[in-house]
Amino acid sequence: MPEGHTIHRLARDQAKDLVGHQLGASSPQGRFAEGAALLDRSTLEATEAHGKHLVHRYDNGQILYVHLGLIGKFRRRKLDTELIGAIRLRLEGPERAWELVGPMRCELIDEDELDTILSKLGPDPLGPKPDVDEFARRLQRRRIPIAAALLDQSVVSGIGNVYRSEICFLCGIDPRRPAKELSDTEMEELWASTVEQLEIGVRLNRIVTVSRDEVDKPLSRLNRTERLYAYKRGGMECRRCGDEIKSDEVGARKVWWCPTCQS
DNA sequence: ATAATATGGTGAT
DNA sequence: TCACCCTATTATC
Repeated sequence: MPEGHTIHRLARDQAKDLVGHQLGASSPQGRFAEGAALLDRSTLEATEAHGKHLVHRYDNGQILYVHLGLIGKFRRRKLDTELIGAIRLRLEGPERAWELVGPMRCELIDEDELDTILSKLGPDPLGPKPDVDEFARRLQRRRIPIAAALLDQSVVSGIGNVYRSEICFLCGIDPRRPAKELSDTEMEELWASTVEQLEIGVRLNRIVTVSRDEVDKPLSRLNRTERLYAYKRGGMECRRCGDEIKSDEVGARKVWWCPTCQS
């Protein structure tokens, strides 16, 4: 679930349900009991997404910081449904509740701590001012493989393991090529593709990189391998050229690519 | 019933 | 590079 598109979509959806309202906050599971008590009955003023980082600002000055990590989820529920699972934080608005489960981080922080976190992030393709030049500058400094650089949140924020394979495929770039050796044009194409794909991700609330004319079903009815070109398709045929999708470890995680379409 | 897996990240070795 | 954290779901015995 959680790459940058998920977090930006959450910020948007939670704003709609919760901003401007005095919330009920609790920690049914108990591990965030003190924090929840400090948020309870305060009014949410704004939500923000920065790459994979989610922020809530409350009218009592509290700043809630959430990072979902690999397995965290923020789920939208109707108000009087049964509580299921290890709910770290439950926020109740007038019509809906949001339940946070399994986050890597969920804490109240101050403005300085938030600045420290945000200062480590590269440009956000979904941010208010997407900065292709800054992206290119940061790529030029890295001799690591491009697929490793795309995962590095200080190079670009919001890309995860699915998007890095998909974006390299869409741009026809071998994920193992050193980042700094890409041409200006290739860097610009990577950025444009990243912005485009993450925006689609926000709109559909899921990662779908295949283009409409390459599938016969509505995008919403595709299963995971059908929605993607490369990620976890090792051994399968490339849907563009029929060659066999390969995979390898790059930057401590697996990446998939088509040896013919990407060079 | 137990293990493996997951779209992430950190801190120790 | 490895161990570890967080939880739910799926796979394997």
